[in-house]
Amino acid sequence: SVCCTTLVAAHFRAGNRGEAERIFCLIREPSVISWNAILAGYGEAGDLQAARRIFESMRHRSAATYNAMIQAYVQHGEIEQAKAIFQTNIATANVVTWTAMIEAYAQTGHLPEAKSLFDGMSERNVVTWTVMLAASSAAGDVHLARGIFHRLPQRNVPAWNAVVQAEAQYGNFDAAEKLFDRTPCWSIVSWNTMITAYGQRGCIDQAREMVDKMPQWNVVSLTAMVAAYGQNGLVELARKTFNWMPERNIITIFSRTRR
RNA sequence: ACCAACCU
Repeated sequence: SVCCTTLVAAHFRAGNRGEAERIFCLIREPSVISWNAILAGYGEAGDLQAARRIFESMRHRSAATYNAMIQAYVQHGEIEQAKAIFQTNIATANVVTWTAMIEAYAQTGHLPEAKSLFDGMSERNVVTWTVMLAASSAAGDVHLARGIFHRLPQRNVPAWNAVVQAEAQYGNFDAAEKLFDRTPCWSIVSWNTMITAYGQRGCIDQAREMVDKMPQWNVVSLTAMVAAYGQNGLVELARKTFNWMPERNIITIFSRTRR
C-alpha cells in the first residue's frame, strides 16, 4: 500500500485520474497518507468537490490533509474557502500552510496581508521567503522585494529571478542586468526575464543576444521575443518569429542545436 | 509512501 500510494500520486501528477482511482481502490484500508494522496490529486485535477468530499469523509487528518485542501482552493482561486479552512484549523497549520496562505493573499492583490502573515510566522523556510519575494516582485513593490532579497538566508535561483524582475519592472535596468550577471546559475526563467526586460527597454539586439545565448527555449522565451519585436515596431520580425514557433500554446520545451 | 514556490 506504500507503493500504491506512490503510484496514486504519480498517476495524478501525470494526469491519469482514472488509473490513480483504480489503484486507490486496490488499497484495503487506506491510511491518512493514502487519503491525502487522493485528496491532493483531485485538487490538482481541479475537482474541488471530489477533494472536499474526501476531506469531509476523513476521520483522521494530518497537517498535509489541511494543506492539500487549502492548496487546492488557492490554486483554483477559491480564496475564501481556503481562508475558512485555515482559520478553523490554525492549530494544525505548519510552515507549508502559512506559505500557501501568503500566496493566497498575494494572488488576490492583498500584499500587505501577505506581508503580515509572513511577519507573524515563527518559522520560515526557503519556500516561504521565495514566495514572499516573488509576491512583492509581482505586485511591483521593488522596495519590499529588495528588502526580502537582502534578508534571505539562502538565495536560490527563483529568488534571483524575482529580484531581477522587480528591478526591471521598476525601470532599473542596470540593477537588473547586474543582478542577472551575479545569478550563480541561470534557469530558463532567468533568461526569459531578461528577454522581457530588454524588450521593454527597446534593446532588441540584447534581447536577441539572450535568445542566442540560452541553452534552450520554451514558449515564454519566444513569446517574449515576439513581444520585444512587436513593441518596437519590428512587425515583420515579430510575425516571422511567431510563425516559426513550433507549438504556440503548449509548454513544450525543445532544445536547439548549438552552432 | 502523502501536501507548498518563479513560466503564462
